[in-house]
Amino acid sequence: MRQVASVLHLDLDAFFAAVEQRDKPSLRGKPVVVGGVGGRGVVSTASYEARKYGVRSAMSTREARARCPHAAFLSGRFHAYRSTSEAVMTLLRETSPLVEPLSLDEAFVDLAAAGLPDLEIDTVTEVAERLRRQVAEVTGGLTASVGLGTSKFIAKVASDLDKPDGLVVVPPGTEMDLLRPMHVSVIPGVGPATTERLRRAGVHTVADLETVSEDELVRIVGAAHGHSLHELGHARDDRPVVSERETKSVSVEGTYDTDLTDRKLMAALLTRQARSVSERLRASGLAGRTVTIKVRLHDFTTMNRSTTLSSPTDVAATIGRLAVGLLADLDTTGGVRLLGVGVSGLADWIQEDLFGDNVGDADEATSLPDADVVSTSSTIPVTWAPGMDVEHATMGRGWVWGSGRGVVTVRFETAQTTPGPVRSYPIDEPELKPWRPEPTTGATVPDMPERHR
DNA sequence: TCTGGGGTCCTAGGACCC
DNA sequence: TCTGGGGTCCTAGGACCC
Repeated sequence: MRQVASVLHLDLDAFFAAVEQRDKPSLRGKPVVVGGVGGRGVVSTASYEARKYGVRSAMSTREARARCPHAAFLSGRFHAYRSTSEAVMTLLRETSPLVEPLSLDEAFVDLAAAGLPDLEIDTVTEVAERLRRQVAEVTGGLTASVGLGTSKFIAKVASDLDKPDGLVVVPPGTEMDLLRPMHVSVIPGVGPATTERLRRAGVHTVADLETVSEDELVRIVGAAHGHSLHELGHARDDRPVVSERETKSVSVEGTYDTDLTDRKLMAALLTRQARSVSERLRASGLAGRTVTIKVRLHDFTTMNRSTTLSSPTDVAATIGRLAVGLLADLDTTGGVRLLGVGVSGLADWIQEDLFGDNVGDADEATSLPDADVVSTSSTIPVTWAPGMDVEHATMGRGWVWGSGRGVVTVRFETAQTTPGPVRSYPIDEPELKPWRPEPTTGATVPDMPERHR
C-alpha cells in the first residue's frame, strides 16, 4: 500500500455523447444518446441531459426512446472518439510515462513515475487540476472527472464521487472511512451475481465485508475472487499501473435484427466475420491457435465452441473454415440472434504456413461450398493434424478441421448439393488416409486444391 | 421484438503425461 | 478385482468491465 495519493484515475464525462455535442453545436444542451440504433441496440453513452430522463448505459435503445423520445439517437463515430482519446492519452503520457488506458475514455496514471519533486497532496492535486484544464484544451472543451488515491481502487472510486467535471482526492489513511458506508458493488469485480451471494450472507456494505474472514469469503465466492474481495474490502490494493498489456484474443460478433434460421447464411456471415478477424490480427502482427465461435439463440442461451490448431494462424480462409465447421455441430433450431468468431492463444509470430493457405485467402461468403461433415473416431492414435488433407475413396478429398486424441473430424467438400448426415468411421478405416505426405520443413509444398481457395 | 460489442479472468471437468 | 498424484492443455460456461 502506498503512503501517498499517487495513483490518478481520469474518466472523460459521457465521452461519446460529449464528442457528438462538441462536433455538432445544435446538439449542445440537448439529450444525446449514442449506441445501437437497430431493433436490438443498446445505449453506449447518454449525455447528462438524457440521463435526467432515466436513460442509462446498457439500457436497450427501445427503452431509451420510450423514456426520452426527443433525444438525438446516434450510432457513433468511432474514428472521432479514437482520435480524441488519443489526444488525451498523449497528454497523460506527457505527465507520466506510466499510463494504463482502460478504454477510450478512462485511464490510470502513476504519478510516482512522473518525476515530481514530491507526492504530497498539494502537489498531486495541482497536477490533477492542470490535467483537467489541458484535457479541455486538447479535446475542444470536453470535461473529465479525476480521482486521486493510494491505489487504483481508491483512485477509481474517487473519480466517481463528483461527476461530471470533478476532482476528488482521498488522503492517505482515510480510505476505509470513505469505503465503509458504501455498497459492496463499489468493489471492482462485484457484479450482480456476487452482490446476490454476499446479500444472502448478510453482507451489504464494505463495513459488513470488513467483518468477514477470508476463508468465509472464499467459501462464498470461490478462491481467486474471495481473496481479492478480502483484500479490497480492507482497502488493500497493490495492483501496479501497467502501461503495456498483451492482447489475448481478437473477436468479431454481431446481433441481427431478426433471428437467423438459414444455415448457409450463417456460414456466410461467419466467413465474413473471419475475414474481419484476420484483418485485425494481421494489422497487429498477431496469429492464434484457437478459433472460437459464439452463438446466441433466440432465447438468449449462449454457446461457445472452439478448436485448437497445432500452430497459429491469421488466415481468413482457415479461420472461416474452422468457424463454419464448429457451427455444423450446433443445433440452431428456433433461430440465432448473435454470431461471432474469435481467435485466441495468440502469438506474435506466425509459423510457416505448411499448407499454402496464404496463397488463396478468399472463401467467398456468397459461394460457400456445400459440405458433408464426417466424424470418425477410434482408439488408435490420431495421425492427422488440423489443416491436413485426407482422401476417401468415394467421398473425395477432405480437410481435417479438428482433432482430439483418438478422434479426428474431417470435413469433405463434395459435389453434393446438400450437407449429408454426420457419419462415423473408425479412424483406421482403410479408405480414409492422408491425401499427401506431411511436408518436411523447407520442402516445396504443392498448391492448395482449387476448391480450398 | 427486453437484453451490444469488445474484451479479461476464473472455474471445472476430462484427457493426457510422467 | 484395486485403482496415485501432480501438472498441463483443452473446452465450455459464466461473471465482470467499459
